[in-house]
Amino acid sequence: MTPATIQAEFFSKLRQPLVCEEIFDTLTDTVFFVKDALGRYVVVNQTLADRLGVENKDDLIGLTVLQLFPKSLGEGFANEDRLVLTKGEHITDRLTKHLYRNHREGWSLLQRRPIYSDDDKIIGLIGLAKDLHAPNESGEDFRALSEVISHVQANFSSALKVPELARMAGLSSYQFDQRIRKIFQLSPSQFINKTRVDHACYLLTNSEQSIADIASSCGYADQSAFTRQFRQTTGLTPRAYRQDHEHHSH
DNA sequence: GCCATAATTCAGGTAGTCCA
DNA sequence: TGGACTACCTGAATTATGGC
Repeated sequence: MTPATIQAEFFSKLRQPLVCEEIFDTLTDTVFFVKDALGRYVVVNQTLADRLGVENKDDLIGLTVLQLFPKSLGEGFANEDRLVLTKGEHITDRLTKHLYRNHREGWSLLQRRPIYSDDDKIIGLIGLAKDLHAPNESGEDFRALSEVISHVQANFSSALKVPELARMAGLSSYQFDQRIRKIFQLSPSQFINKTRVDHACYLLTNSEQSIADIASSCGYADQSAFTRQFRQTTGLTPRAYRQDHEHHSH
């Protein structure tokens, strides 16, 4: 029995569509949402309703971020939604301002993924935002860090030095290390590696590029360094990972 | 809590092997 | 023959520790 048939058998028994937001209602530090192709909420958890000062979460269904959030936040969220809905981009670990309780702004770690129909069209997106707690009241550390994290996520294909990133954030190496660990539970170099491996996984399953080409485009000096790192992180060599995902998708 | 420094661990590069 | 993988050496990054 393949994983696909196990899934198909399970879903065929459901009395109603699988609803995840109820379990996410219990996470008071995490906002969960599903949106349609126009960026309108179709599923939200109670945490998002609480943040927006809305008693019933169903009142959010059909609305967009531009209608619900202050302009300073809503426009940024709408731009990110567009990237996912029009280009199928994956947004991973984006450090960004979000709305906490009582309309207070705080920092969160955002994830977004496109949702596809049977005929491979993007019909919506699924996402969540997990609260972070600022090491100082003003959140200045996160503001500087968010720029450095964006820099890493945009430049992981080139050489990145941890001391240089710490300087960019205006922090000592020690402070930078502690902040990154607080957010990601990873060291700075582990975070850089995770960013690279995430992108490599995407290219292995969504492109025909050779292992060597993927190694190069993910910032590894050569294919051997990539293979070693990839195997250490995922437990599989790049080719085995690609073959494994080909089997599961067929 | 932060920094400096020494010890330790880890990652990258080179060179080589294996295999289709 | 070219792509994928591995062993080994070296330098970089991380961790531990002591002092402020």
